[in-house]
Amino acid sequence: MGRGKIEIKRIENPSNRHVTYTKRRNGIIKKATEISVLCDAKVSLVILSSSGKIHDFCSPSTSLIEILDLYHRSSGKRLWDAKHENLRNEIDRIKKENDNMQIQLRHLKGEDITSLNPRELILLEEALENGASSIREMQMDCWRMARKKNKDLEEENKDLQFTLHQQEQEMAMEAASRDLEDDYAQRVRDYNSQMPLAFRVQPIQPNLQERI
Amino acid sequence: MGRGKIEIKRIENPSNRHVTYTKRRNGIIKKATEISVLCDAKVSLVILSSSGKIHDFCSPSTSLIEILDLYHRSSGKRLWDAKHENLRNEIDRIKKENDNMQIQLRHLKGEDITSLNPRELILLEEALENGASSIREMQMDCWRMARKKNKDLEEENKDLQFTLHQQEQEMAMEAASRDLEDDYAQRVRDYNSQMPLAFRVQPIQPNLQERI
DNA sequence: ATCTATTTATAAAA
DNA sequence: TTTTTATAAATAGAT
Repeated sequence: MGRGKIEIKRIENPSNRHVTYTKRRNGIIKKATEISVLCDAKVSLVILSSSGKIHDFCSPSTSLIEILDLYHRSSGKRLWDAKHENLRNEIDRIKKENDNMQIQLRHLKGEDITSLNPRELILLEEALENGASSIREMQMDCWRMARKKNKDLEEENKDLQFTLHQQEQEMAMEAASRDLEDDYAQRVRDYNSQMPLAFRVQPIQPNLQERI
Repeated sequence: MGRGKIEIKRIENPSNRHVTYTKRRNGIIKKATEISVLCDAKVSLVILSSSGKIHDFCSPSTSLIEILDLYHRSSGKRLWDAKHENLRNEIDRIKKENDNMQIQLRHLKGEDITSLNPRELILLEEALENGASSIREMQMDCWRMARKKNKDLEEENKDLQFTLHQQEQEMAMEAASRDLEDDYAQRVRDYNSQMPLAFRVQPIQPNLQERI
């Protein structure tokens, strides 16, 4: 149903796939609603898109749990128990893994080693030596980096101090010359105050404009 | 879609309702198959007819349990009972513990240490040193024990050799005396062979019984 | 997102 | 029932 017939196989273009997914998801949910209303059926529908998003439908006035419970009871399939057992098994598996790691860790820390034979002790010692040498190498790197950074900073500081010193000198010189100019401006103001505005002389530099 | 349009409301005629149920159930299951194939989606569908019969569909290569579990985890809805929730939590807890230990182990083996700061590196080195010194102590103990055992065995060996030597001497002496006895026994046999059985003399010691 | 030619689903009839 | 068939509904591809 569409402009062309399509084969029922995975749509490779992800964009098309997503468009089709959305359309058909709406379609199937509509169908689920309809059958539940028309035929008084209970429907539970869970759809997980390939991108991991979830949509679900459940006939009104019931719940997914209720339907699954009914399913559980009448299908004879032990949904709960199987699930339960799976989880138990997973826990056991992980716990075993955990214990092994625990033992390894304790051994590496030099604990619980009375039960080890000399060969195992030697292997353990080797592992520790390898670890320690890696750590020391890393420490060396850290140290070198810290020293380099230190040097760079010292260098930069020196530059900054030099620049600062120069600037201070410049500022001092500028201040001195400004004093002279201020002196001159004062005299101009004194002179102008005795003359009508139209005849006054304006200095060329704009920042030395007359302050009235 | 059909000869006439129908309103979406409960079909009162039970026969019609059932016919429609069957048709639409097939339809929706087909749709579920199609979306799962076309869009690489996981679909779980459970339908309970008003007469209590069950039909279900689940995308291939998955299980209802798996989909419901995913649903449970991502929707955050409490699908399973408290027991399952507990088990899930326990798994998460253990897994986290596992990951931590994994990281510790890798660090102790000198792996993945680029992210550590110098302080952490120092602590790690200390741990390794402690471990190594414990291991060395244990090795020392082993060595001492081995040496002690060695000594004891040497002692025992000496004793055994002494005893053995004595015994050999004893046996040699015995053999010598047995030779004499054998010599005598031979002479008895020679003598007996010339005599009827009834008149033969048997020695008192049983292990020196006549070999015929 | 919206449109529409076409396919698909199905209501009613047989 | 199941099958057939006229029609409604869904939707693929275009816009």
